[in-house]
Parts: sequence; C-alpha cells; structure tokens
Amino acid sequence: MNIGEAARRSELPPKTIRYYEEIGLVTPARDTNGYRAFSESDVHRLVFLGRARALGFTIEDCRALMALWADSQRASADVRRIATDHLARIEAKIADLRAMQHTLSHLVSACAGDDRPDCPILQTLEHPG
Amino acid sequence: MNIGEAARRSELPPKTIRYYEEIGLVTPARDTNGYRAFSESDVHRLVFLGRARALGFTIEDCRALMALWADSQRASADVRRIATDHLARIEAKIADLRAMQHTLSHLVSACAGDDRPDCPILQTLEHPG
DNA sequence: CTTGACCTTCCCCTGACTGGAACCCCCATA
DNA sequence: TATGGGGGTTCCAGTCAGGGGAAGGTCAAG
Repeated sequence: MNIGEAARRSELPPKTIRYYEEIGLVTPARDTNGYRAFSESDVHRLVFLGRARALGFTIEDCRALMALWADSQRASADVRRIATDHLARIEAKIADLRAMQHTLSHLVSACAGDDRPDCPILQTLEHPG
Repeated sequence: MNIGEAARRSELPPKTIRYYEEIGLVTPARDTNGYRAFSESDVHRLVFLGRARALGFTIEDCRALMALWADSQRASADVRRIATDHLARIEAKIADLRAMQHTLSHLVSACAGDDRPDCPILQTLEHPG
C-alpha cells in the first residue's frame, strides 16, 4: 500500500511516516515507480510508534521499545525500566508546571484586569516576594 | 559592566544574554573594545526576563510583557490576558501529562520487571484495551 | 613577555516534526 | 490526445530557546 493509506491506517501524517523512515524506525519496500510500499507489519510498527509517542515516549525510547518488542528473548525488566524512567520525567515536568500554575493563578486573581496600569503581575516579575 | 558580571547578577548564562540581545530583548551599549557594556537597567531587564521565563512565558510573551512594563499608560487587562492565556496553556499541558502518567503508572505496576519476556507494557502498545 | 581568564563573532546542533518548492506518476474525462 | 487533479518523490528551511565549540581579540597579573 502507498503512504496515503498507511497514513490513514496508522493515523500518522505522511510527513511523520517519511521522517520515521529517514531515522530508521520503519523501512518500507519500494515499488518500481519509487513509491513506498508498506506491508501489514510496517503499518503494525507505525501504529505501535503512534501509541508510544502518544504516551510521550521519546523517539529514542520508541526505538528501544521496538527493539525489545521484536526480541522474543527480552527481559520485561528492560521494558519496565524505560517506562519508569519516562514516568519519572513526566512527574518532574508535572511538578514544574504545577509550581508555575500555582504562582500564576495567584497573580492572575490578584490583578484587576481593567484599564488602569496598576498590576501585581508586573510588580512580581520586577520584585518578587 | 561586562557580560560576565551581568550574567552573575541576572543569573542567566552569557549565551542566553547574547541571544536576548540578538532577538532585541536587551540592547546593551558597547565599549570601545567591542565588549558589551551593561547598565543597571539592562540588568534589571535581564532579571525581569529570567523571572518571566521561569514562569514559563514564551519569549514573545516576554517581549509583550516588557513593552507593557515600560508603558506607564498600560491597561492591567492587557497584562492579565497574557497571563491567563499562558495559564490555560499550562493547565492543558498538565492535563495531557496527567493522562500519560495515569496510563503509564498502571502499566508499570502491571509489569513484573523480571527476566521473563511477558510484558503488559509492550502488549498495550501493540493492542491497547 | 607570557599566561590565563575573559570577551567577540560565527556556525552547527538539539527534538520531532511541519511547510513549501519543484518535480514525477497515474487515471479519468473532454 | 491533451489536460486536470490527486496521488507520490526529494530536498531545503523553519520551528523554540538556547548550547557547544572553534578561531581569534583584550586585559590584568606575575
């Protein structure tokens, strides 16, 4: 199948699929006219990639996960380690964002938001505390 | 003062300060030897930038905030709108990350993480639900 | 006079794509 | 047979907010 149908079936944009080929995550065959020819297993890999990316795994995580997926001798510990590391990064990011949210929501509720210039948001950026 | 001291006082890396000059967020004078000569108000602007960036505002948000900061005729509504928009983006991002965290933490706790190949993480990436 | 710390510009690199230009291929219709 | 449209292809450039490092100029101390 051509890239268009592979895109519909994997729910990934054609551009993304070409990029994944460029970095070696999929290697579709080629027709004589130069068009990419995707097999069912190529689509299967693309769907896997889409799900892993949707969970926030990096491309390099995806590469490692796909290698483990293909390896019937894998240790589930290796998969789990990738996931726990990723989970830790996510939780750190959530903590950062929640700190920003905390500060910002206080500032926003303290600001009148009218046509006068007085603004605790700017005051805090200038001199916090 | 030279960029090194401006960096220490603003707690921003010299590279970042040069970048901010390149995109027009600060415009330090120059000594005859070509070195940047930062004034107190330049440092003040850098500190403001550092705080705004620490709250997650984009560079373009910072540019707008600094323009409002410099404008004694500003309406606090304009400042507040920038902050509320940014807060909304942060909250959307937190929601995304929490969804990932939710799914990932379930997967991690379901995975034995031993030397056997059976792995609900890979199974779910292959066939969710 | 030399050493070492500082400063300068310049260019390339990051992640994970996205947009666009220029061009090729295939099928249907007038 | 022309042509129009909807595929496909490659390559280049841009995104965001800087970071790394090279090649070279400047300055104060020993």
